[in-house]
Amino acid sequence: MARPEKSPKLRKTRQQRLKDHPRRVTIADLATLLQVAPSTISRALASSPQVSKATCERVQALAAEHHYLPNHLAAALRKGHSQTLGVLVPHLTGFFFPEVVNGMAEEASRMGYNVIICQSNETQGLEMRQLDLLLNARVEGIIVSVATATRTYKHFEQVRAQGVPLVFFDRVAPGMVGDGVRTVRLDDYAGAYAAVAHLIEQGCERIAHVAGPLHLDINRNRYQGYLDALEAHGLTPDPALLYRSPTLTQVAGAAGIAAFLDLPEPPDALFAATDLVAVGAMQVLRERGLRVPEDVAVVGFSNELFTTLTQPPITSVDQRCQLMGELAVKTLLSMLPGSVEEALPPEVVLAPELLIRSSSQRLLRLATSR
Amino acid sequence: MARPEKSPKLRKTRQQRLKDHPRRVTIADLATLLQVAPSTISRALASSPQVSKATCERVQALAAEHHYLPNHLAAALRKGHSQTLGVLVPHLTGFFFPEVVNGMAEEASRMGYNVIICQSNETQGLEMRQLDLLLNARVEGIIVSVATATRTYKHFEQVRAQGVPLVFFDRVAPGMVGDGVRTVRLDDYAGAYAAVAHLIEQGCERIAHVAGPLHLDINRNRYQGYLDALEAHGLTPDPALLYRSPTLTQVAGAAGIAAFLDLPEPPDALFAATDLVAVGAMQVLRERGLRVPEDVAVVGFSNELFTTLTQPPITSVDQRCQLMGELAVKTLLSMLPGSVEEALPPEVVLAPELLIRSSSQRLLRLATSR
DNA sequence: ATGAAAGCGCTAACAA
DNA sequence: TTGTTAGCGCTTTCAT
Repeated sequence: MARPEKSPKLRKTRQQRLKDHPRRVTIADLATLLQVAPSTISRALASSPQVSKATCERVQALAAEHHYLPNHLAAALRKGHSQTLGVLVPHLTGFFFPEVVNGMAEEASRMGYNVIICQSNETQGLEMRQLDLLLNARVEGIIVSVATATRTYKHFEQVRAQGVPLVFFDRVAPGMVGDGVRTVRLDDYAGAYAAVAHLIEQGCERIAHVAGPLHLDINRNRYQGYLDALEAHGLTPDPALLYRSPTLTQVAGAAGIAAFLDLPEPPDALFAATDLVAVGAMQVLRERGLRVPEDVAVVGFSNELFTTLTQPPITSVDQRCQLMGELAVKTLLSMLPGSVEEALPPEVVLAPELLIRSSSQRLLRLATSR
Repeated sequence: MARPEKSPKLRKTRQQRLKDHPRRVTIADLATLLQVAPSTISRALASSPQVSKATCERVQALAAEHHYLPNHLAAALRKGHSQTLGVLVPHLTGFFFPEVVNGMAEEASRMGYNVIICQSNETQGLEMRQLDLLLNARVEGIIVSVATATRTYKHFEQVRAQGVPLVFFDRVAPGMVGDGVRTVRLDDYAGAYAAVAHLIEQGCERIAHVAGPLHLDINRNRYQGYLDALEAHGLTPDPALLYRSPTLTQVAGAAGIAAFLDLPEPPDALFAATDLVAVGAMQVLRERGLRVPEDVAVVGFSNELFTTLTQPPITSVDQRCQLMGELAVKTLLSMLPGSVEEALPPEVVLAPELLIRSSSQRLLRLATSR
C-alpha cells in the first residue's frame, strides 16, 4: 500500500486559510514566488554574507513589494531568544518613573531590543503576576523597581532561578545582588549631603529635615547625608529639627514646617526629602508671612518639573532619571549570555546633581567674570 | 532497507541542551513525567472540561511543583493571536501620556491582555519603525497618538492593510476613521467653552487667549470654544486679545501676557491653551504687581499636577486621562474579530471637566447650606 | 477521557 | 552559493 501523500491535505488547509483572511505573507510564500528555498529567503532577509548579492537584492525587493513583515514570534521561538526586555515599575505617574522608562526605551531601541512595560500599582500581588507574564513572554531579562507594598522577595528569586537576568533600579530588593542580579541606584546620601552643605554655605545654621520612613534605603540615606553634612561643618543635629512622616507629600511638608515653626528656636532652613514636601512647606511659610529664602531657605529632592514653576523656584537634587534608565538597560544587556558589552560594576551608583534655584540662594552672587 | 529511526538523534540533541542550560520545563516534560500525552497536559492546564478532574488536578499540581511557565511565544504562534496590544505614544514625559497609558495598562490587564508600549519621540521616522516593530510582534491591535512631526499617514494605512485594528487617541490622523480605524478624543471645544463661560460668570469682560498652532485640531477647537463662549454671552472677540504661539510653554505664556498688558485696554482674564502657559503668564503678572484673580483671572488647560502647587492654584480643564486610556482599550478590544464587547461609537468624544481653583474665583462664594 | 500527529513561521545544521 | 530538513513549544483536529 502506497504511503499517503500529504500534499493534498496541506494544500487544502492553506487555501482555506487564505480564503478566511487576507493572510500575511510569509517566508514560504516568498520562496514559492521566487522558486528558491525558504532558507535562502531567510538568509537573504538577514543579509547573510553567504548568499549572493543578486538573490539578496531580488529577495529584498520582493519582500518590500509584498510588505513582508517578519514574524517575531516564530523567530523568537526558533532562536530561543526574543530580543525583548521586560520593565516592571510601580507606576507611571509623577515625574521619575516615566523619565527613567524613557531612558530605557531609548537605549533598548538603540541596541535593537524591544521593551515590554508593566506596572505593579505598588502591590506585591500584581508585581508577582506581571513578573510571570514577562517570563511567559520569554523576555531575555527584567528591569524592576520594587513596589512599596512588597514584603517578601521569593518571586524575584524565582526569576533568577529561571536564568533570567534581573536588574533592580532605584528601589532594590535587599540582599539579592549576586549572580544574575544587579542594581542601579542614585547616591541619595551624596545628594542629601550636597544639599545640606549648600544650605550651610548660604549661612544657614539651624537646618530642619522632613524625612520619610527610615526602613527604606532611600530615606535613610538622605537622612544620613543630612546628619553627616551637618557634623562635617561643625553643626550639631538637633533632634527637634527632624520630622518623620510616613508619606512625603505636600501635607507632610505643611505639617512638618508647622511643627518646626512652633519651636522656641525655629529653623532657618529646611531640607525636604521630596519636592512635594518642599512645596507644602513653602505654602505654610507664605501663609505665616515668612520669606523664602530670607527667613527660611528650602531645598527639595528629585528635581520635579514643577520646581521651576513655583514662587520662588525650588533648589533640588536631580536624580539623573534618563541616565539611570540607560544604565539599567546597559547593565542588563551586559548580563546576557554572549554579550560583548563592557563589564559594568554589579552595583551602579549614580552621582546626583544639585540644581541651585532661588529658594535657597541667600547670598548675593558676586558677579565676577573669570 | 529499514527506515532510519529518528529517536536516537532527537534524544541526543535534547540531552545536550539539558546539559547546556538548566532548561525551562515544557509541556512535553510534564507529559513524560506523568506518562500521559502532551495534549492531555495542554488541556488540563487550560482546565478544559473534556479532561477528567483527577488528571486535571494531578497535572496542575505537577506544573506548580516544577514551576512550569507556559511559553507565550509558542502558544501565540500556534493559536495565531498573541493576546497583546501595542501602544505608541509620542513620549512618556509630562502628565498626560503617562496617565493615559496607565489607564490603558489597567484595562488591558483586566481583560487579560498584555501591552507593549513604544515611543515615537515625536518623530515620524521612529513612529514608522515602532509600528513595524509592533506588527512584527504580532500585536492584535494598535493604539496610537500621532507624533507632532508626522506629515504623511501611509504608515497607518499599512497597519490597516495588514488587518490590524487601529485606535487613535488624543492626536488623531485626519480622514482615516472607518473600517478598522477608530478614535478616542477629548471634547476640547466643550472644555474651552466651559472655561470661558466660567470666566464670564466671574464678571470678566475682556478675556484674552493664548493659542497654539491652529492647524492642529486640538488648538483650533479650543480657540473656537473660546470664540463661541464669548459670543454666546454677548461679548465681541477682540483680535488684539488673541496671541498665537508655535509652542505652548511658560515662555509663550509670559510673552503673550506681556503683549496683552501693553494694550491700551488690557484684559481682565486669560484663557490659556495649556497650564504651562498659564504659569508663565502668572509669573509675569506677579512681576508687574498685578493680582490673580482680582486684576486678571487665569484658567489653564490639562489639569497638570502642578496646577495645585502654584500660588494661587490654577483653575484648569481636566482631560480625563485614565478614562481615555480605558476607553481606547475598550474600543480596540471591541474591534477584535469574535469580540462580544458592546459596540462603542467609532469616534468617542469625552466630556472634559472644569476644575475651579483660586486663580479664577473672583466672586466671594456665598456660603448657603441647602 | 485520552492519544497521535500535524503544523504555526522561522532558522540552523547538514548536505550538495 | 543554495537546498533539505528538522524542530522551537504549543494547540488542535481526528481517531480511539
